[in-house]
Amino acid sequence: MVTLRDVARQAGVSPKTVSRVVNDDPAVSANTRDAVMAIVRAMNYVPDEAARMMRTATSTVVGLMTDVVATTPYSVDIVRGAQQELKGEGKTLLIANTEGDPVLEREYWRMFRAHKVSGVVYATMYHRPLDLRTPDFQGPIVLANCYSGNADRPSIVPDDERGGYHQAQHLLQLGHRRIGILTLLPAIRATVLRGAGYRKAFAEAGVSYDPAMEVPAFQGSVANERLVAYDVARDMLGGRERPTAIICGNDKVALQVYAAAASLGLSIPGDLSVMGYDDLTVIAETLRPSLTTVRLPYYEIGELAVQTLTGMPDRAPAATFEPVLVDCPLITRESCRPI
Amino acid sequence: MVTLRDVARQAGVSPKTVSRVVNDDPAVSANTRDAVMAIVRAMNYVPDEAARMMRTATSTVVGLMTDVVATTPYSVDIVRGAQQELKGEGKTLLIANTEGDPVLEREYWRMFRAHKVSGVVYATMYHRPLDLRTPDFQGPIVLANCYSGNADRPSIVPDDERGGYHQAQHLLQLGHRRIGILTLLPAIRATVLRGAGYRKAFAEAGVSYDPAMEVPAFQGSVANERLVAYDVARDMLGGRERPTAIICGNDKVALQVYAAAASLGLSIPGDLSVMGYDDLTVIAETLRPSLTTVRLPYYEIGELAVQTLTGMPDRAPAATFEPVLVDCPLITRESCRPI
DNA sequence: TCAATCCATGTCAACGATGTCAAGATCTTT
DNA sequence: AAAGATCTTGACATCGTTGACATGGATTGA
Repeated sequence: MVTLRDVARQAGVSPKTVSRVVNDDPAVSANTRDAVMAIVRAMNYVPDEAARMMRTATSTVVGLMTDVVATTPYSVDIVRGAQQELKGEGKTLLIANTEGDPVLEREYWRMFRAHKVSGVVYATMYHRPLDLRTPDFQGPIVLANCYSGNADRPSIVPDDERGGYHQAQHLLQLGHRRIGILTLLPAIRATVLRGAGYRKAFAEAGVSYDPAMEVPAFQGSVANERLVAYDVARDMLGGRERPTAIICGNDKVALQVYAAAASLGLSIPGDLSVMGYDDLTVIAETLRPSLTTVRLPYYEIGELAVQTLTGMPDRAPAATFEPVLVDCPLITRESCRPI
Repeated sequence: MVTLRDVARQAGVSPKTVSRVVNDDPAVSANTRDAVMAIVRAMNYVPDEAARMMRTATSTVVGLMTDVVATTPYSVDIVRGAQQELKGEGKTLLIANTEGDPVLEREYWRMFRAHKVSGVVYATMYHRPLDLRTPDFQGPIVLANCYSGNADRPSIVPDDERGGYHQAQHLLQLGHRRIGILTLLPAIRATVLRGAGYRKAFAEAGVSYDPAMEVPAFQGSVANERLVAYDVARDMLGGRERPTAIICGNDKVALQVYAAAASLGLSIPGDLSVMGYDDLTVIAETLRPSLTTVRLPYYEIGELAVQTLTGMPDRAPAATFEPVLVDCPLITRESCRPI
C-alpha cells in the first residue's frame, strides 16, 4: 500500500505537506503542489479512509436507512438521487434495509455509528409521519418520504395535495365533469392529502364535488392490501351516467382500469380518459395508450435529502422543521383527451 | 465516545482483554467475559470501525458496483439478496452506481480501495460478458448478471436457456402447438440462450419449431430500444392461423400483448395464452388476468454473489470459473390455459 | 537596519483498535 | 515436589492520517 509517507519520501517533502496537497490546503506553494501531485499520480496514491476517519472522527459516507423502500421498485430513485448529489462531493452511500425489522434497525444504527457516517437519510415506503428514536446514533438525520410528527427533524416529502390537484385540474380543464376517483386505502396519508387537492381543483373550476364518485381501489389493511380496482372500475363504468374520466390512486390501479374498460368494450381515451399516479414507467410507458400520470419525485427527494444533510450542523439546535414539499408534476401522455 | 479503554477501566481489565471479549476470542475466562460484556452493554460500547479497519487493513463493508442496474426496477432484488446474506455476518453494502460512466467507475474503484472493502459484487443490468480491468482495486470480485469472457472471475447469472425452456415446455404441455414468440433484441445474449431453450422444448415434445413464429418485440439498439410489441402482436394475431399462445421476451411485452389482444376482441386466456418473463410483479400481479411468467432470480443472484465472495481467498489463485447458473422458475398464474 | 509580519513547511502526538510477545497463574505429569 | 505445559491476562508498538504548534526564510515597515 502506498502511504503518505511513501509519497513524501519520493517527493522530498514531509508527510504533512503531502497531506496538505491532497486536501487542497491553500497554504502550499504552487511548485510544491505540482511536484507532489505528480508523484501522487505516478504512485497512484489513494488516501486511506480508515486513517482519515479515525483522525477526523467523521467519514465521507452517508447512511441510507430504509424500511422496505427498496422493495417498491420505483423508489430506487431515492437512492439514485442521493448518489447523484453525493457524487459531487466524493462521498457514497452505506445502505441499510431493515425490511421493517426493529431489531435489525437498531443494529444498523449501531453500524452507522461505528462507521461514523456523516449523516443519515431515513426513507420510508409510504409517505407517513414517524417518531424516530435513535439512542445509538447522534449525527444529523433527514427524513425522506416521511416526516416527524413533532417537526423536530428536517424532512422531504412529496406534495400529495398538489399532486391530487394536478390530476383533477387537468381533467377538469379538458372538460370532464363526471370524474370517477379510485383512491388508495383511506388510512394512507396520501389519500387524505390528494382528496383535499381534488376538492380544491373542483372548487376552482366551479364544479361540485360528488363524494360518491370516490371509491377505494384497495381493500384490507396497509400491510396487507388487495387491489380490487378491476371490479370497482367495472361497477363504476357499467352503471348509468358512467364517468368520462377516472383518476387513479396509482399506476397499478390505472392498469386495472384499462383492463376493466377493455372488458366493457370502452376505448381509452376515446370513451374514457384515465389518469395515473406515481409514474411507474414500466407501466405508464408500456400501456397502450401510454398513461398520463403524476410523477412521484423520488429522485428529487433523494437529492434534496442529501443536500439538506450536507447543510446541517453536526448538532442541530432544537429547531422546528416544516416538511419540505416537492411537487409531483403532471406527465402528459396519451390516456387523457378533451371531452 | 465510549472506547475500549473506557470499558476496560470500568471493568478493571486491560483494553486488550475487552478487545478479546468483543471479538469472541476463546482465550478469555467465562467470568471475565461476562463481567466485561455487562459493562459493554451498560456503556453501550460499539467498536470503532475506523480503528479496526486501520489495524486490520480490511473492513466489514462489501462494495456493490452497478452499471445502471438500479435503474431497472426489479433488479433492486440483487441489492436485497446481497443484504440478506451480509446481515448474518454483521456486514453491509457500500453502493456505487456508475450510470455507465467509466470515469465515475474508476473513481468508485478507488473509493472501494480507500474503504478497504472486503470484496465487490459487480452487477450489470443486462446479462452479458464483461472484461473487467481494475487497476485500482485488488480484492475479490464476483460478477452478478454478467460473466467474464475469459472465465477468470466467479460469476452468477440467470439460466436463460432453461428459462426459455420453461416457457415453451409449459405451453407445449398445455397442448399449444402454434406458439408465437416475441423476443427481445437479437443482440442481447438472453435472446440467443432462450432461443436454444425453446428449440429444446419443442424437440422434446416432438413439435417442429417454426422460426417464422419468432419476431423481435423491440426495434433499435440495446442502448436505445423501442418497444413495438403492440403492433407486432396485432399483426401476428390478425393473420390467419393465429397462434393460440404467445411467449414474451419480458413482462412489458406481455402487457402490450394484452392490449393487442383486447383491441382485437380476443380474450386471455380463453382465446389466447400469454407467457411473460422477468416476473415484474407490478405488472404480472396487476394484469387481469394475472400473468404466468418466468422469474428472473435476482434476489438469489445477489445472495449467491455474496456467498461466493465470502468463500473467496483474498488473493485467488489464477483459476477458471464457470458461470454459476441460477434457474428462472416458472410462476404460474392465470394467463395460460390448456388448449 | 532591525523588528514585526507573513508564508511555506516541518515536528510531533494522537485518534482507537489489535497483533506480538511476555508474564503470572494454574494445572499436569512424573 | 519440581519441571513443564497450558491457560489467562497485560504491556507495548503500530496502522496512516491530520490537528496543534513550531520553525525558518522572505517581506514589509519605520
